[in-house]
Amino acid sequence: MAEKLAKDYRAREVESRWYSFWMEQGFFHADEQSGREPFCIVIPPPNVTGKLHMGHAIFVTIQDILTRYKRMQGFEALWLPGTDHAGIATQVMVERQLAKEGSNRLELGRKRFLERVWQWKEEKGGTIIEQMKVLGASCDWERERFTMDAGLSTAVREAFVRLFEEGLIYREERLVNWDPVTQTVLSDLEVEQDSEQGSLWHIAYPVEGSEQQIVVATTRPETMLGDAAVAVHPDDPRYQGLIGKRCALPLTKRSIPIIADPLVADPQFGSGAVKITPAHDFNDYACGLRNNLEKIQVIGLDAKMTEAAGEAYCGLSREECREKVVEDLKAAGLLLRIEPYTFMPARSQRSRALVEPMLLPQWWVKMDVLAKPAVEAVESGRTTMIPKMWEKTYFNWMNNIRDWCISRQLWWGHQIPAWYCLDCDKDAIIVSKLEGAVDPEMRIASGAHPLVSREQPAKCPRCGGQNLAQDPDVLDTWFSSGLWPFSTMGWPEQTATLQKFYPTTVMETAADIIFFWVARMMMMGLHFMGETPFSTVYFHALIRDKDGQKMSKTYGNVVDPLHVVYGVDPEQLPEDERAACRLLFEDYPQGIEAQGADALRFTLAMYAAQGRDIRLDIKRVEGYRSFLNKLWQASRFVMMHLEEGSHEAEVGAQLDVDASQLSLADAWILERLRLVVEHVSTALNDFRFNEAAQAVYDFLWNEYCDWYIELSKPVLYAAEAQKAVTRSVLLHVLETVLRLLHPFAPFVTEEIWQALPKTAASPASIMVAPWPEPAPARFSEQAARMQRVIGIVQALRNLRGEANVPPGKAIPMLQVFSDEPQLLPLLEESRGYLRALTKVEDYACLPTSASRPKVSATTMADGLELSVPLEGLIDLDEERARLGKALAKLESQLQAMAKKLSNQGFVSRAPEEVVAAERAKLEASEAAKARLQAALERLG
RNA sequence: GGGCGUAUAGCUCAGCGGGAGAGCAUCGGUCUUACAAGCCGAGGGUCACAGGUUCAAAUCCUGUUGCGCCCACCA
Repeated sequence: MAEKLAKDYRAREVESRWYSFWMEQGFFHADEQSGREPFCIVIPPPNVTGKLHMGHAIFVTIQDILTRYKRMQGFEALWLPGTDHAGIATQVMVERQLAKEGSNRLELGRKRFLERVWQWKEEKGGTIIEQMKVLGASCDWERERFTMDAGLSTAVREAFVRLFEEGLIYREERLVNWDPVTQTVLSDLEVEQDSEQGSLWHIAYPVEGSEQQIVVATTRPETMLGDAAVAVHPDDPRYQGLIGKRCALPLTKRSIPIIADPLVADPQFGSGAVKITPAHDFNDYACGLRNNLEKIQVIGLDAKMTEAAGEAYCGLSREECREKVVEDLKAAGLLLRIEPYTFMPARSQRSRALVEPMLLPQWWVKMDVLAKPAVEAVESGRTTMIPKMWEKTYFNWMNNIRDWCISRQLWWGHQIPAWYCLDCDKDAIIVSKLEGAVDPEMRIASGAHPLVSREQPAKCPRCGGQNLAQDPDVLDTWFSSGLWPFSTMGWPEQTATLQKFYPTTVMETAADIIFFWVARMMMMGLHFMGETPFSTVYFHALIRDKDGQKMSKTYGNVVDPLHVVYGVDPEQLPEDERAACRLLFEDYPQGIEAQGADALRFTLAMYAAQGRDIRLDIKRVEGYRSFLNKLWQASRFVMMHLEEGSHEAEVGAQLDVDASQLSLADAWILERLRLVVEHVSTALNDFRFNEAAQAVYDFLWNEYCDWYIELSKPVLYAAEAQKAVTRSVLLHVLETVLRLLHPFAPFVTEEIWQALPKTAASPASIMVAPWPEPAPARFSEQAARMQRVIGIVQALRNLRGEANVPPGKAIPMLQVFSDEPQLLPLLEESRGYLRALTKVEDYACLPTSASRPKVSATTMADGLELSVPLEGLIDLDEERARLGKALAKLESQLQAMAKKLSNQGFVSRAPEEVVAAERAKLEASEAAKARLQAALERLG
C-alpha cells in the first residue's frame, strides 16, 4: 500500500499540521449544557507581557495532559485560558518604552497612559497565547479571559464592595513596604530578603548631664536622624542607672530618651542598647507605639532625606546621606568602629530596590476571618495538595496570616471603587506635587471618608455634593487573580458555566505562588462561592538548568522552550537573547536542533516526579525525540504490512479474536498491553506523570518494538495462515498505544493515527477517540509461555555475545536439556521465533540424563540447560572463563539465599509465600550451578 | 530562629519494606528488508555517614554532614 508516513520523523512538519484542524473542528470547546461529567482546570494566567519560558512549558504540558486525558475519557473537559494584567510588570514595561521616547507617564497623564498600555496589550499581548498554542495547549479559546476585561472588572468591584460592606476591607495608616523605584506600596509577599554583606556601625550617643556615652549599633546609620529613643533591656545591669535619662542625638539638636523595652533590646547583642527609629523600621515602629514615641519621617517617598533630617542632609539620597552621616560622626569622634556584617535587607521583588518602611494610609483585607474556612477545607480534605508536603507550608502561612495590603500606587490595574467628596471631606485630598491638581499626583489623607460603591456615586450621600474624586490607587494584581476561578465564569452572574464547572477539578501551578495565589483563591472562592475552588492542587516542580541553578537571564543559563521546539542557531540570535542562553551555547556551540513540541512535552512529563526540582538537560530531550522517532518508524512498519481495504483499526474496540487464533507472541503482547493500559491510567489518576510516560515508553520500545515487531516478521514474511491475525494485533496494539500517548505527544500521535485505516464510525481525531480501557485478562497463561521463550532467546543472545560468535553466523543446533514434558510443544510452537531471533537452525529437546556433546557452550535459562555444540566456533579458554564467571556469580547468590533460609526468624516470621519463593530460588540456583559445573568439567 | 525538601552507576534521575533500575556516557559486536536518532551484548553502585526498628532496610525511625528551598521584625 502507498506509504502514508514520510520515511523520516520531522517533528516540526508534523506539528504544523494539526493545531488549526483541532481548532476548526471545535474540539477544544467545552459545552456547559452537556450532560457529561465536568472536568475543569482554569489556567494560571500568564502575565500579558510575558514570553513563554520553561515554567509555562511545564504547566501547559501537565494541564494539557490532564485535559486531553479526561476529554478522551468522556468528561466535558474545560481548560479555561486567559492572561493577567500584571500591574507593576506591565506598567514598568510601558514606562520603559516611554522613557526611550523621551517621555514619561506623568507627562502623558493617567488617561493617555492607560490608553497607551491598552494599545500595547491589544498589539502584543497575544504573544504568550500564540506560544502556548505551539505547545499544543487544548484550551477553550472561545472562553479566553483577561483580568481587566469588563466582566472581570465587574467581579473585582463586586468583591471589593462586598468585603468592604462586611467590614473585611478597611483603610488604615500603618507602616508599609514602600518601593521607591516603582513608587508604590508592596505587600509583605512582594518583599524579598536575601543576605548581603554590609557593615555594622557602632555609634556613641552622649548621655545628657554626664560624661557617659551609650553605644548603639546599626546597619543603617542614616536612619539615626530619625531616632526617637535609645532602648535597653530593663534587666540589663549595665544600664540600670541610665533608664529614664536622655541623650543628645548626634548631628541633630534633638534630645531623646533612654527607655526600657524588653521586646526590642537584646542584652546579648552588641552593646545591648538599640536606637529606635519608629518611622523607618517595623520593630521600632512597634516599640514606638508601646512607648508613645514620636514618628519622625526623615526619608521621603522619593527615598531622599526630608527636611526633618536636618538642613545638612535634606535632599540627599539614602546612600549619600549614609556617607555624610558616617563622615560627620567620625569628625565628631562618635563613630567607635565599623565591623563587617551580614544582614538581610528587604528588597522589592520587582525592582530590587531597597524597600523603605513608610507610614502611609492604605487599603487592607482582614485575613483571619477569611483564612479560617480555607484552612478547614484543606484539613478536612475537601481540597488536597499534591505533593502533600505543601499542605504544611499552606497551614503554616495561613495560621500566621497578617492583613493583606491591597492598594498600589500604580495606574495600570483595577482602580479602587472608592470616592471622596471634595465638598464635605475637604481634607481628604493631599496634593503632593502638582499644585492645585487633583490628578495625577493626588494622595488621600488617612482620615478621609471613602464612599465605596459598585458604580461612581452621582452625589455625596452626606452633603449631596457632586464633586467626587475616585481613589487614585489600584488593587494588587493578586486581588483579581484570587477571583479567577469564578470571575472567568461570569460571576457575579449565576451563569450556566459556573453551574457546570465550578468548583473546578484541578488547580495546577508552581509552589512559589502558593501564598500569592492558591491561598487567596481558596479564601475568595470559599467566601464568595461557598465552595472550595478546586478539589486538587497539583504543584509542579521548579525548572532549573542541568547543574541545578535557577534559570536567569543575567546568569545566562536560560533554556528557551521555543528554542528547544524549533531549534536555535546562536548566530541568528540578537545579542541579549544569546547572552541569556550563554551557558547552553557553551555546551552546544552550533546551537540545538529542532526537537519539536511533542519531544519537549514528553521530556517534561518524564521529569515530573513529585517533590523534586527539574534539572533540564537537552540530552534528555534528544533521547525522547528518538523515542518519538521509534514510534514513527514502528508505525511505518505496521502500515507497510497492512493490506489495502482490510484490517481497519477499530478504535476503542476489543480485538475480535479468541485465544485459539492467537500465536504465543500475539497473546503475550496483548497481555502486556492490558497491563500498560492499566498502569498508565492509574498513574495519571494519581498525578504520577513520569510513571505514566515511562510505562508507555518501556512498553512501546522494549516490548512492542524490540520483541513483538521482531516476532511478527517471520509471520508476515512466511506464515500465510497467521498473517491476518498478526496484522490485526500489530495494528490494534499500535492504535491503542497512540491513544495512550496522545495526551503526552498530541501532534505526532494525531499524524500517525490519521494515517491508519479507519471505519466510517471512527472519530474524526484521536483527541476525541475514547481512552483505552483495560481489557480483561484473557491471555495471561499464553503470555507466560511466551515469556519463557523470551528468556531462552535472551540467554542465547548473551551466550553468543560472550562467546564471541558473530551475529551473522547461524547456530546449526541447540540442545535443550530438561525433563519437563510441556517443553517440547512449547519449543515446537516457537521454532519460528527462535530461528528468527537467534539464528538457531534446529534444536533437540533431551532429558537431563542424556549425554552432552564434548565441546559446547552452555547456559541456563529459567531452569533449562541450553547447550550449543559449537566445535570450532568457540574458544575453549574463553568458554571456561565465561562459565567460571557465571558460577562465581551464582555462588555468591546461593550463599546469600542459604544464609537467609538458615535464619530461623526469617523462616518462621516472613510470609509463607516469601519463604517458599526463596526456597524455590535456592533450588533452581543449585540445579543451575550443578549443570554449569558439569559443563565446565566436560571442557576439561 | 522555625519549617520543608534532597543525597542511589561517570552524568541526569526513577524506585521508597522482601532479587539494586532507566536514559545518556563507556566498552565489544553489528549498516539485518520500520528505525545507525537503529539493533545485539557487556562493564560499572558499602543506595551520604552513624545508630535504631524488623525475620528482612536504598526504602521506616533518630541523629550527623553536604546541597537546595520557604517562612520569621532581631540592631
